[in-house]
Amino acid sequence: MRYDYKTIDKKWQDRWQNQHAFEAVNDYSKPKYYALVEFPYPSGQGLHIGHPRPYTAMDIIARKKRMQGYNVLFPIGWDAFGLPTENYAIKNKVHPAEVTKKNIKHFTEQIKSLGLSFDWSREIDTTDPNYYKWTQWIFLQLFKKGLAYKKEIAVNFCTSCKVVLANEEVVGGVCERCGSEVVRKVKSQWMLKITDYAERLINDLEGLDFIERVKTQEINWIGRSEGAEVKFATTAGDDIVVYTTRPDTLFGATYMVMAPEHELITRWKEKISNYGDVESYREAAAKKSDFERTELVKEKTGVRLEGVLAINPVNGKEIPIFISDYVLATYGTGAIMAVPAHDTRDWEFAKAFSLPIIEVVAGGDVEKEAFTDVETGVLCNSGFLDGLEVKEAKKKITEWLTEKGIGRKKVNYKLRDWVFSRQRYWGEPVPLVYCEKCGWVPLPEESLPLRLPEVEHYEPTDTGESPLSKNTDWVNTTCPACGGPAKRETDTMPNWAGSSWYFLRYCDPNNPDCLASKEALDYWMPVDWYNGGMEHVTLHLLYSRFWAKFLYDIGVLSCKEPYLKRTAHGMILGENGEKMSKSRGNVINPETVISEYGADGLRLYEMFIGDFEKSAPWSQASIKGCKRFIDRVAGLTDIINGNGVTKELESSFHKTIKKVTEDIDSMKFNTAIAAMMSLVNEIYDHGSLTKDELLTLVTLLCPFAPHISEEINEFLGGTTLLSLSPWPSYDEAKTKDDSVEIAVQINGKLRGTVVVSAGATKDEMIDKAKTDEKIGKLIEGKTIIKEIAVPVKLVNIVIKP
RNA sequence: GCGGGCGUGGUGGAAUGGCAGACACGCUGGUCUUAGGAACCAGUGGGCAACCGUGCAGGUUCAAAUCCUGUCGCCCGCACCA
Repeated sequence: MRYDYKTIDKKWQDRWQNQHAFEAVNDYSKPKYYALVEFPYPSGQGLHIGHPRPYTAMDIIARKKRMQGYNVLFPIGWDAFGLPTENYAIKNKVHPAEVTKKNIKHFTEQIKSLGLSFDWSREIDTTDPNYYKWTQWIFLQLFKKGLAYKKEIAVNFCTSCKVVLANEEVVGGVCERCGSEVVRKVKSQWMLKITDYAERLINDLEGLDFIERVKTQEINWIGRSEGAEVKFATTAGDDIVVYTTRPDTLFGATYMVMAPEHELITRWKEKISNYGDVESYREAAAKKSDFERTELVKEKTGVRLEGVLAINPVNGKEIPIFISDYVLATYGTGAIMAVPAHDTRDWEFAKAFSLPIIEVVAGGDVEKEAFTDVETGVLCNSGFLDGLEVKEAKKKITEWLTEKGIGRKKVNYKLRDWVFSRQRYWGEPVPLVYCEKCGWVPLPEESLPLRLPEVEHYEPTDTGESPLSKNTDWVNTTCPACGGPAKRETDTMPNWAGSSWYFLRYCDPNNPDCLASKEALDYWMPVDWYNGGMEHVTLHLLYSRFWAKFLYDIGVLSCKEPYLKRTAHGMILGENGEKMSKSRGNVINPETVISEYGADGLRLYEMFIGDFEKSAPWSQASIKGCKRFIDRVAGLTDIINGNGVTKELESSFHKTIKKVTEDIDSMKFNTAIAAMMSLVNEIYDHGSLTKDELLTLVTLLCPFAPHISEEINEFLGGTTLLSLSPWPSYDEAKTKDDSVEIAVQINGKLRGTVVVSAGATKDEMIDKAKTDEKIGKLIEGKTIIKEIAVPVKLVNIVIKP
């Protein structure tokens, strides 16, 4: 039989679809398995060659689980709100909904051509009002529980996208998406209190089967630290509250620094004699983009507040106060006590401004550099703390502060609340109105969805106002509470909103009454295995865990964590080892690859290319090997000889079944394929195989290369879908050989091999090794110091040199 | 600076204490062919050899690509987080 993929691919894809082969059933008595891939953003560029890698991987897992008898949910949908679509729409004067429709159509065709076993009957689209109705509903619940609030804050504003960005969307001081400059802008924004969940988002990671680098990255991003909050009195009357992880160094605090944005500064306007200088420094800092702020890390700048002094609570000393942009308004309390002797940044600032440096932890040379070691130092110049180790001193001073009412233990996080407003058109409208009398009022739940209005123009504005604000007919409405005039919120939600709960909708995608029925959620959730990109760890993964926890708290979900297992795939790079991009000219188009090698060829190659978790360069040459392998499998139909099993191949079959079964579970797809290649090579060496053996082989191959496997199954007389046939089992006893070749080492160096029976004892192995002619000669007359035998592996004879 | 990871033939990669280089690409030679960028067969880490080989230098062990210490190089993430 020849492998004619051009007809075979289409034939089986149609059959799977017509027979509804991969649709999950709502039979809640069956054991379930929920396999999930990150749903794509349907961009205008179409499918990237990187997409099939995680899709095929999870497809293999889903297909195998299905063959093992599970009721498998393996869904797909579209994360379709977002900027690129909107920008394209603006440029080409088409409605974003039209663009989205077109892109989804193209993506659907491309994804279907890969033969993935998605359940298309549960397809979802975040821009569908029947879907975003529930995104809005969740937002309303957050609002009602006080977890969504509006606040005037300095936000990250992308000068090119003309939109506010979340912290997670600012990478290296520039916009994650377009690479343009990000500036600070004070705007009134909807915020979600993800910080309320910081502790749980860290703690609940324990016990989850997430790969370690995902856990570490989430933990680092949340950035928990323990320390103390301390009140410093000032000569201006108001106290300055600081957060420090080193309360033990309090005696060494020789000055204080506040962030330029700190609110006390304006309050002290009359008391600060050099207010002009202070004001101009603040203005300069506000103008700086994040990029500029981080660029100038080396040099410390600042202005002293003349006329106001702070008082160090431990010794009553008056110390100066500065403002400097090395102190962030958004972390801790926006003010610090500076201990130049034991903090590198404070040390640099103190040197630049000739401030005193007082050593309070002995162990370093604080004239040369800050001594920051917390393990070895011993307290000095610190009154009642003298002689204590850092750890003890921290405890004692915190107790002391608490007693005196000037401080307390405090846990802090780097994680900030989630900026949830975007000044763009193509997103979910916020279901709230503003009433002069009642304030922010939620729309009644039964009025949802609040649909995006049809508008003439959806260009973003330079002022940072949402395009929706120009649509006065839509904006002006009545207050649901008092019936008076009210205005709608004109900002929309970020594109992360729809993706924060989509995996729940798959459980019950058409339910008009709730986001998904309790029964469906209780049955399908949590997701058993979720694979996605590392780039989403501090964005989508964190956000969706937060929403899931919230939905757990309000009784919608019964599980505390949405995903039991999380893995991450590596990128597919260009042939030159660089990231694929149009500008580098190294882009590979999946459609071209499929037309040249077939869907199975592409699938196999993407799985064979290397370690699934690592990036790997594409190779136009190497894919041929996978195509060749499929041809050789198809060619096996020409050497079929009888039924049953052949003694010579039996053990190899059992070994291969075992290997493939185990390798799929641990995502070692490359070695699973290698094992099947080896088996095929062995069959050709043997010269023939039986019909049953070929059936076993294609059953194993089915999750990887389903089209050719189905075709061969039919050729062998199969009348039902191989994709729904039982997964092959193996006999552990038959994976073991009767006799094995073991290595014989002398002093750890390989000196020969001998064949022993598989059940040989250590003594038998050693005896056998010694009677080998070559080994015998080498040890003749030598003193044997030690003999080591490792069953079915090797014998090592240690002799005196 | 902090955190995570990596370093193995000409190439992608196997092997996670026990015969380094599975499997595949490429290459060399051959068969068949009008032809080969098709298919098939044989060979393919280096060295004439003894031997030598997993970035480099040490160490632990009967035994190290694998564990430990140091060092060099590369990739990714975070980055003035007090």
